[in-house]
Amino acid sequence: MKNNTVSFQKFTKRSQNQRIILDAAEKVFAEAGFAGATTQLIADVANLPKANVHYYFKTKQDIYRQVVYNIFDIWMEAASAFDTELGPQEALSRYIDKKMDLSRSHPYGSKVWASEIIQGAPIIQDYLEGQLKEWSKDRSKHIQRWIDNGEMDAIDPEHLLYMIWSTTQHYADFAHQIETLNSGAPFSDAQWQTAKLSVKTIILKGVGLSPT
Amino acid sequence: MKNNTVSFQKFTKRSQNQRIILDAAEKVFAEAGFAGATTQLIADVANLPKANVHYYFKTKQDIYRQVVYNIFDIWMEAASAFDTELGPQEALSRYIDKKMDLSRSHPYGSKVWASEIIQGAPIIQDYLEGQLKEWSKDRSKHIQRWIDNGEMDAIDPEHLLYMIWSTTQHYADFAHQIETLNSGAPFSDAQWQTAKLSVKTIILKGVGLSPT
DNA sequence: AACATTACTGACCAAACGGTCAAGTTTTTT
DNA sequence: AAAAAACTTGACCGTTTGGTCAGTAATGTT
Repeated sequence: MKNNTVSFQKFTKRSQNQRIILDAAEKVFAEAGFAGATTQLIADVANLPKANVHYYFKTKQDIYRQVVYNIFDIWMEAASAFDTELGPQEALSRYIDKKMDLSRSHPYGSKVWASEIIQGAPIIQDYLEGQLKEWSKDRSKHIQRWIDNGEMDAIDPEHLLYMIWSTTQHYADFAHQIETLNSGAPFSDAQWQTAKLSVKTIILKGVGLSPT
Repeated sequence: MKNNTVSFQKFTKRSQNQRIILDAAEKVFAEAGFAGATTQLIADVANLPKANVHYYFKTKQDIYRQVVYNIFDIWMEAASAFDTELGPQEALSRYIDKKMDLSRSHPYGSKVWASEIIQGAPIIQDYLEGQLKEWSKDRSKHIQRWIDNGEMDAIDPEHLLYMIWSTTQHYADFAHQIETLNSGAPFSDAQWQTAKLSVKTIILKGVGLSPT
């Protein structure tokens, strides 16, 4: 009931092991899907006996739920990069940058998210209808305001958002395909730079803004 | 060994039932993933006893393989809409149109394809390295030629292709999310029109072409 | 009418799965 | 140092799964 003498709260044995399990699970869910991910495999990747995994998480669904929630939180936090105080060019540019960075740093999370949506969002439907819907309606309105002010072209705001989401997440979700077409090698730093620049250039110019 | 007396070859009992099973399987694989799709469920959707499904296909993998191959063929056939004889504006415009149409007409196929790539393409890796690589290298060269001729902006051709793929396929793969943000309703004809137009407008303008 | 091929299916099975549990060990609290 | 709480794990279990098979029906061939 008391904390470790050295660590500053938070890093209890419990939370540490949960983190190890969730990281392992994220990878396994991404590579095998929910049904294909076995608790045994998650345990193996986490380097723990299976029964120990079940000591920290009652069911496989509980682990999965946590993994998806984690991703959604990261996703939503990045969404704040879309700061509507900035004006369209800076706001869109920063948002695309941030999303591209996330595709690179959290590819497994993006894949789990994609699979969840593809299969009809059985777990996170409430998040879609709540937070995501609210966020996107809000940003759509701001985009519409920019359009009404003549700051950018008259593009349906929702389709602009879809284009940003799909394009940026593609570099995580379809990384294997991209890698194959890249002679089997993952993107280098320079290639990621080119990717970010290409995406930003096309989208910004495409809606009547000048790229950064 | 002989054909049906009425039908004109091709439509044998065998090929008919295989088609029924493959259509059912495509839906089930899309909604549950490879591991989550049970042969029993495929049989139920196909309205056949499970043993009958196994009479036409030895293993679940065989069914899956067929489903993925079918999609790949449709994908590649649509790729011919990217006719490089046409010049960039017409070629890109038609290709985007075609891909958007496929996202609407074959959403399950697109989802199965996406899941397969997300999980590292264990089944169709050879297709990626063969046909897909060849096709995209070829088109990239043509795009580069257009750029060198000053017919469009200097954009890295591969990233332009990725943008077209991701954006168009997003309307199939993430249809559930889009539907949720659309008050739970699927796109109407008019909304599909708007989507196509928005995508084409941004991408074409984004690479320095005038939309159709 | 006899034969051969193809189509169909209920019953069955070994393997793998998610999850439990009792019996232990380690750590924390008193 | 004793008691309590938290952690660890091998062995186990009921259920579900992909796949088989023997027996039957239907269809086509001679």
